[in-house]
Amino acid sequence: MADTTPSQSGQALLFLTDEQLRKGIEAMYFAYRGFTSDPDRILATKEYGRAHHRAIHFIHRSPGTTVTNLLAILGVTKQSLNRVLRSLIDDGLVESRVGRQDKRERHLHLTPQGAALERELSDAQRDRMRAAYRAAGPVAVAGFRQVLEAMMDEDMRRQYEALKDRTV
Amino acid sequence: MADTTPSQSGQALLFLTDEQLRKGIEAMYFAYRGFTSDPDRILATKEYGRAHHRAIHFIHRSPGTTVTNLLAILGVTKQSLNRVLRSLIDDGLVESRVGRQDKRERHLHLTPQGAALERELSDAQRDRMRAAYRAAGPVAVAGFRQVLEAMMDEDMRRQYEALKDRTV
DNA sequence: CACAATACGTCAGCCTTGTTGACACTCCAA
DNA sequence: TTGGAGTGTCAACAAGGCTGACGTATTGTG
Repeated sequence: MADTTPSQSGQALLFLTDEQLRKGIEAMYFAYRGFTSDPDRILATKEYGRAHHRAIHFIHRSPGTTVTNLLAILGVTKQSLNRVLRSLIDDGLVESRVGRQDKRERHLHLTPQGAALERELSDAQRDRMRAAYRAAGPVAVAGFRQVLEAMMDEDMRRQYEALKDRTV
Repeated sequence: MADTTPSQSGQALLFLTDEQLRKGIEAMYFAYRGFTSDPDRILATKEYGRAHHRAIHFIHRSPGTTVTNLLAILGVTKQSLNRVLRSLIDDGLVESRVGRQDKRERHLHLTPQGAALERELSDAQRDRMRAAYRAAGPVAVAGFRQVLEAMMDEDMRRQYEALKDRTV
């Protein structure tokens, strides 16, 4: 890892000025609001919130995942997740199947209705993402992903990487 | 704006596949958690939350801004902001000065204590940002910013742009 | 001047989503 | 058989969003 020794702090490191970093921080803040706004709008018309979206997303992403697994990915408490999961199961969007090898585990799957909502939400989010990607171009997208991955915590990056290349 | 006509959908548009978009969405989710984790940790030791951080950040950013102005930037209700602002003022981190031209307006400023907390928080956030920027390099950073800006809502982009080039 | 509009503060009540603590149940493995 | 892991659930609480309503300066306008 290079240090900012005086000899290096010329044109090459201009992108590391406090001003540039602050712009990046604000860009991150405003962009994240855009990022969540479309699903939020859809969810507001239904009985659900962002927490439901996250659960649905990762169950779709890794069908058959266990509750503990989901807990680790989402980084919330069991009780918090349980409330969300409870409503999704009661409403018939998520199915909880007792594990075959280990009957203590519950394997989570989306029902057809759950899959439908997942599609509606992710379509909206992907549309915005696609527009942004298209506007910025492939080189920018590669940079975007690089910076985001460098910004994650170690353990988050591990979970992200684990999900990243799965064939779904 | 290019369409995805069959003739174009070769190698050139591979970065627009659903799989790529989904990775981008997850990267955004995990990265945002990293992005907020350092300030959150600091705030947890004090009496404050993320909402206080946002207020402090933008007051620092635009000293003398009015309440209505801050309301527009943060996109929350008056009541919600007031609760946060109240505690910051009571604790002596923010000063609210009656407007000179228009005495209905309150101009918000950080006190020395408020500025100290702002520095503590933004130092932590900038450190992570700097590390990510340094790891990814200037080209990636440019792409990162491009994609984020393309992902904002129109009105958010306007506010972001308005802030972007101010001399602070 | 009278009155509407603006900027702000505040009370009351509601929701979502996070937290901790405690407890029970099932089941696996040593 | 017994400890511990995986799970579900109850209760209580807090932060931080929201709406609706109302009060009070102050300002601009007819």
